[in-house]
Amino acid sequence: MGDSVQKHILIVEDETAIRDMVAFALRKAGMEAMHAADARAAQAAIGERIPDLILLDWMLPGMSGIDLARRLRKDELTREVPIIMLTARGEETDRVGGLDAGVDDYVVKPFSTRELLARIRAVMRRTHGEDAEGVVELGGLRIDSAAHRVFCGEQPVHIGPTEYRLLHFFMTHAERVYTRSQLLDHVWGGGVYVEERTVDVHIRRLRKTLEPFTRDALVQTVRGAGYRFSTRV
Amino acid sequence: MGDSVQKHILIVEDETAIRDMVAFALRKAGMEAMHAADARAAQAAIGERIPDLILLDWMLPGMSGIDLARRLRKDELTREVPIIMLTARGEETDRVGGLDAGVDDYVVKPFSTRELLARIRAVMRRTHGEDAEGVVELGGLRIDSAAHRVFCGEQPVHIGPTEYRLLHFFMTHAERVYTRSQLLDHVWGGGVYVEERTVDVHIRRLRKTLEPFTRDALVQTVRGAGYRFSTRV
DNA sequence: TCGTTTTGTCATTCTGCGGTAACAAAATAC
DNA sequence: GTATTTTGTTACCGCAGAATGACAAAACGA
Repeated sequence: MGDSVQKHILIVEDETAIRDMVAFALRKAGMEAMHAADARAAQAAIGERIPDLILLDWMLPGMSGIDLARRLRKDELTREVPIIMLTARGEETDRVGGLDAGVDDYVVKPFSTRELLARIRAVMRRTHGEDAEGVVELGGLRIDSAAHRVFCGEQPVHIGPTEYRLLHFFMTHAERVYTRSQLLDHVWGGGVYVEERTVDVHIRRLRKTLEPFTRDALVQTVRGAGYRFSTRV
Repeated sequence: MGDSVQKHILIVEDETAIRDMVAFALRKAGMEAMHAADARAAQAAIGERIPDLILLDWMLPGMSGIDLARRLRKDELTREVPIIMLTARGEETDRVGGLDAGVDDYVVKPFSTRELLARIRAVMRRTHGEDAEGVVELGGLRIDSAAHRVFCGEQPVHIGPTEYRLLHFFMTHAERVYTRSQLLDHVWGGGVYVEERTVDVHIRRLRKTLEPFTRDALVQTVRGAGYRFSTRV
């Protein structure tokens, strides 16, 4: 990961005190902090430059944080940007709702800047994005988003559009379980209504694609939870 | 979190009024409160018994709170003890300084007991249980709730859903006996009617799972009481 | 336009897991 | 010592959830 690059973080929060505190902590940790007080301002800021990560308040004046998250997931340009939700009073229902909307993590108020930074780093590490050329390499597979191609070693892997997106998501979000619902949000894009079982089918197709290269074991089933991409058996 | 374990909290504060108020609130919340008026008394109290959490006033007669925090961080015995700073009129510079000294959180005076308790619980949840990344490590086992996986060293442990939940509960509630009924409540979820004997079977299955890694001794039977997860034989 | 590829859904099969009963073994009481 | 309670272990069944294959509609390309 390009760690020497200044990470660009967008804070969407209406409470000035929290916003300032977080911005200060981020800058001190060597990150670049932008801020927006509501969803509209956030969208404007994102339009100018796509941040590396978004800190999103649950409750916002006007469009709620969760709605903004959904909208960002729909847009091709912002689908991959990791989102951390800032929520007051962590209720399970909220939690699930947030994760279903494709949120990567959430932090419950009141939080310390230490905890927030730890979560940011964790999410960044997990979602190790592509390098400058848009190439991700993992588990013996290489995915080249510029060329829109997948390789196993030197051999090109023939893969369909949806399987490609699915694999791309997995490879940039490895070592973590995702529910079918989450996968639909991330890979298909929020707001699309598709049966959950459809994910099974595409998982099957992805495995079939990777089978000739003996890489199908990378896509793992977690019974009762969802699917996971892991280099470890 | 319904922990019936009495948490031991040390309050280091020279103002009697605040000290009493906090102590009262803590006891009311089911925690055990000790107090010290200055750094010297604090160190004496810690020497007698290491608390689960320390509430530390910023301004103290003699050695300042921040210095005491630094000293506690240096000592092997007290390094892991979470500290919450009590600071008057939060100036940014002070805040950051406190966080830098390894303080886990801070509360600005005047504060409500409600806020203080919320912060204490948040810090405890993070310290006692999972860290920010959702990883618990104990007895040579590592459980990663994000990946929904268990490791013994570098080797992944193949484990079923219920055994996973059971182990997760045990590892976040170690060194304490739980009756079968309690385990059913916590692991299976309240309101489910299941035979108590079922717990036995799953304990057996968990032990079997851990056997190849010689970690089955961690799950201990307490005859007439229930089961316990302990790193000590 | 026609053929090919892709995609979503359904029906079916299959598998792993959870729960329970039944018996063996151990601990405790008498 | 025996009787009784408590726990360990195994075997079995039912079922929910997952895998799989087939199919039709839609998208795409030539």
